[in-house]
Amino acid sequence: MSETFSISDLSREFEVTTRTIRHYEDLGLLAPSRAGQNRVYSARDRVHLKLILRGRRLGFSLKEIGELLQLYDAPNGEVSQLTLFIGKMRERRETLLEQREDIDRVLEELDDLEKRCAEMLQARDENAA
Amino acid sequence: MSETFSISDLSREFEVTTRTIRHYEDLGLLAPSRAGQNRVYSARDRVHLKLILRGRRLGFSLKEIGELLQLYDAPNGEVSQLTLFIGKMRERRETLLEQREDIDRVLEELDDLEKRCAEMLQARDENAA
DNA sequence: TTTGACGTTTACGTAAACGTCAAGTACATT
DNA sequence: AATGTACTTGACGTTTACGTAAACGTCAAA
Repeated sequence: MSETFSISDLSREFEVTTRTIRHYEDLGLLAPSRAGQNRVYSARDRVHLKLILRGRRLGFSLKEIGELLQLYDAPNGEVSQLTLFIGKMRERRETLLEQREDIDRVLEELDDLEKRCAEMLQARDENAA
Repeated sequence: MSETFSISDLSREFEVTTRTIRHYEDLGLLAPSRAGQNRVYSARDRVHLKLILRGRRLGFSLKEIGELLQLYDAPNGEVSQLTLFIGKMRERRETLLEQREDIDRVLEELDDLEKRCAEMLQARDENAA
């Protein structure tokens, strides 16, 4: 019924090595089913990998990503678990918002620098004319 | 005239260890002057450290940060250098923009999750009433 | 049937980013 | 003179995130 993927399918699609994918499994971030001894990845597994790589791009450690995946997968526990979950999410949100501010700052600085460079180039051209 | 800082001043202000600061110097990311054998950091050095830590938060390697600092410090070279510099900045910008999209996506997902959690809590409360 | 492409496990290697002593210097205070 | 505080330079240790090589299984095409 639903689509499945081999390890090299995912390796190609996301441009990571198979070693990397297996490493994530070693750390408990992925749990594909098996056909014989071969790994078989479901669409859900694929989404997990996508989330892992996104987390990595955002600078989270694989351990932290593991915790996030747990939270993401199983907001089904008790009230205490849920409120704890919400708390953790709020923390993440703050971290991410700070990170976005960092990015905006850097982008502004890059703008400034680029303008200065353009000006320097122009000045040179005018002198050459 | 201008303010200076000891290594522990900066250590306290930015909440990093002195070891970390010395490590950055080992890698050529900082170059404080000396009073005898002791390091003396200028306001400029302090800004450098701030930039380093920001880069770190954004997931850049210290090596990459070093390149960025060089670019940041010395856009004074030839035309070829300047255009190369602008090119590198464009790349950085794209990376950062992608990263910001990642963050926005994650923030949306966190919103969804939080709403779902809130709904689950509400449903429970209504049953309890 | 052998070659090739794909997969597997096991295990040691490695680069990055520091942590953690150890041992010493310099200067002020008690 | 001794104690304390802040600084210094090694140098080895540690964690994270994989790389890489070895040795092997499986199946299909030539």
